[in-house]
Amino acid sequence: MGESLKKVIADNLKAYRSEKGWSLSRTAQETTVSKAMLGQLERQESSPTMATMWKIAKGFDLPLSALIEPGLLHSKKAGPTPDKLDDIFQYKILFPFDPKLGSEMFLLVLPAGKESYSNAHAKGVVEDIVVISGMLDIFIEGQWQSLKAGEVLRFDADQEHAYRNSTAENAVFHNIIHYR
Amino acid sequence: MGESLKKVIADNLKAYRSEKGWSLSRTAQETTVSKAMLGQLERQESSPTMATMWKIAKGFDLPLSALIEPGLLHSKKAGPTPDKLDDIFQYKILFPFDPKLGSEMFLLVLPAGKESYSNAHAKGVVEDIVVISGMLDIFIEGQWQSLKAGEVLRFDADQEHAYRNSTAENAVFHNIIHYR
DNA sequence: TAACACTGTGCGTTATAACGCACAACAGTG
DNA sequence: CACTGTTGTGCGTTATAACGCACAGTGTTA
Repeated sequence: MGESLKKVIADNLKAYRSEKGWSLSRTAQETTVSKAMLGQLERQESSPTMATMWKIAKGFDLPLSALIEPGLLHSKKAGPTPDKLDDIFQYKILFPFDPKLGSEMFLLVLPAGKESYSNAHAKGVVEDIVVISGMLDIFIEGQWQSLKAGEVLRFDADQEHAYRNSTAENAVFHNIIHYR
Repeated sequence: MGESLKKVIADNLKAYRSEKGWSLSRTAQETTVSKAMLGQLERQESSPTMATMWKIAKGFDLPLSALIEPGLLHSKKAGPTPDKLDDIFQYKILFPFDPKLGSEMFLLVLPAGKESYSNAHAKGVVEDIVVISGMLDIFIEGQWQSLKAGEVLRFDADQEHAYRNSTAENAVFHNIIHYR
């Protein structure tokens, strides 16, 4: 098996455990998997069965995929990413984050003449932009590109990126963030 | 472990194997997992390790999640669902189906006075509607509901549903289909 | 200071995953 | 018909997952 999968599982287990502030003993209680086994997994010393994986996921109240895919699943994400919606954007949450679908969707309005910078998201996050009206500039991978109404862009959001509206009217667009 | 997970794995394994027309022997070669073990899995007689799961997924050229989540992963889906885009709708593909994200997105226009019926999708398919302009009626779970510009609806698309435009102008909306 | 509780690791034992092999059943060919 | 090849299943053996327990180390309290 790809040693990287063992590592992904180990990293995820350590991260979720840390996020909850659980010791191995507490985690063993919550998941009904032995403390010794959990330690083995975190040290990448064993390949767990699906039964064990299911117990762990259930104990953490997570979908199985959260344990096998790189990066943390942002749970209970009720609002937009803080680094995106400063006091520049106006926004509306169209569909809040749903762990089953792994995505969320916003309607965003970038007023005339404004721009906004965004830090890199977690690894693997993908962003969709669908311009509804106006003109929107996106800075990605070292260059600006312009999208007019009806145009779309999909890009890896695990890098710095920016939005700019150089025109005299609002830019309205949909922003879909996929966490996979 | 939830016996249902054993069943999901068994059903998926059988289905992907059947889709490729592989025998257990051929699958054993492609995945480097023994024929006897594959048979055990299909008969739900064992809980595989993650190492084994990884080998199977790799042999089938699938992501791991395809083996653990109910329903087949629709691969190479380059166009919209045939039962949706008859000669009533005008459409534009915004983002074609991407197996990694598990979704696709369309811009749809339902002309004034038209309606269109859709069969149930595969189990687990979820649909999002975001009305951009005009007024759109959606028939779901036995009743019609109206959405105006800016309004959204998310529903389980594994049931019959319909779209209707009772107004005198086009209804323009985004339609996102999540296959998970 | 000693006692106690908690933490994560290591070890030997038990349970079971994963295997190779044999076999019965079936299909196709000469 | 006999022979060959393919299919999936069952069985015993091997490898390893998963466990309970002991222990060293750490921190807290009386």
